[in-house]
Amino acid sequence: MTSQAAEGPETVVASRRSKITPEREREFFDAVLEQIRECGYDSVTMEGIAASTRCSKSTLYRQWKTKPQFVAAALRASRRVRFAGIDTGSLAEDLRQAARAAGDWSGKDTRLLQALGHAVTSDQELAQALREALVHPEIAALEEMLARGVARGEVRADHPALEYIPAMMFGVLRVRPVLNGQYADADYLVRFVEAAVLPALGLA
Amino acid sequence: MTSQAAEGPETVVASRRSKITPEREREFFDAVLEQIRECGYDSVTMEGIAASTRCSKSTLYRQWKTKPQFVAAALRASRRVRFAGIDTGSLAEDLRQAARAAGDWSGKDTRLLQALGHAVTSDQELAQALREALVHPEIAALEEMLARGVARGEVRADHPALEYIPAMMFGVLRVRPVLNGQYADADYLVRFVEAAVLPALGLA
DNA sequence: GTGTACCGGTACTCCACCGTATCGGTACAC
DNA sequence: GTGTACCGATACGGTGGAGTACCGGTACAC
Repeated sequence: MTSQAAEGPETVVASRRSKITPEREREFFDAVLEQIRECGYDSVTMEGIAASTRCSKSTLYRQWKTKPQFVAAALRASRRVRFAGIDTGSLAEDLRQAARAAGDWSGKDTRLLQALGHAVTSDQELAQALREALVHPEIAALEEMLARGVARGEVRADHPALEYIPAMMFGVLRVRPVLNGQYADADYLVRFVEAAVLPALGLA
Repeated sequence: MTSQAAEGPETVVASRRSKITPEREREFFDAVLEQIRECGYDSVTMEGIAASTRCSKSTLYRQWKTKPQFVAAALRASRRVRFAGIDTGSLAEDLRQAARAAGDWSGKDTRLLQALGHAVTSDQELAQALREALVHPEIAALEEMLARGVARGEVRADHPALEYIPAMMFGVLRVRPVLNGQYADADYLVRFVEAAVLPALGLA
């Protein structure tokens, strides 16, 4: 990301400055995110990352100036939309599928969000990266679903529950570990949609 | 708590081992919880607590063996039920008042929960203390409200949304900062109850 | 008044991490 | 082939917190 200049259509090698391949970079990023999930943001050390990826601290510091910048880069690289492509033609079914999808990555992302939750309060770039990687894509996808439902006339555009649906989904996802001691799995979330989200929208 | 043996009905002094008064102890506890909210659990140091309360590290280590034990004691001492006494005779109104009450301590407790969220995964005693201090009392109070509503016949006992209400309330409370960048205030929560919680229960 | 034991202060050891510097090996450019 | 510059390894100084040890002062018990 910071180090590649893809010139040729095929060869990745094009007078680049860094010899770190994208695959290698992904190893670093995977390692740091995993260690954050395991030990928390503060406990993650550049030394630890270097050791677990068998690279040297120098290499990391050459590419990224500081730990927050490194983590932010890792987050940006891990960005992907998990609700992508859900469009069944029915809002209720869209939400059920989103719940199912959310349940599948629930553990990993919930841990990451929890572990970074406090670190972001003191680093703007990190906060931005976290939102872009884990929060905003999913929220946007949810809001698109809702917009399509409104467009189809399933829900009125001024329905008061609309603005709370993303918070409900995300919220239940995040607090389940605290309340019940286990991550929200797909089944739990689908039942939640059925029992609370759809009724709130007047769809059940 | 660890150090007092209240024998006389009035005099606190009764052949106690520690000279630390309950007021002094509360200073320590307030300081550590506040610093946790500000800087996160890992960044809080016994040295910092000692400095900010003008006591010595020795004093702290004399009373509590380790940092997690100290923090756990602080949590246990801060335990109080915030929804206590809410009983309006109507479930809808109970929930509205709970939302209002929650909004008032939202910032402080949300920050504390967030800051400790990861630390508790590696310390059982801390986890237990956190649940007893911040989570369980509120959940229990909510469940009592719901039970009363069921007893009054406002909601059927097998209503599927019932089990999700605490998670919804807590969840929205906690994720609002992530989604909107601000803590959930009383107004936001009351509107949430109105727009989503009551409809989910078939009460609006 | 005397003794005890706790308090606050400080100095200390130990340890882990940060960030930098140095160095040999080597892959790639030309 | 030769040069360049990046990689991985290691070592280094500096910092800061965890706990411990010691010490003078003092409040309370009796």
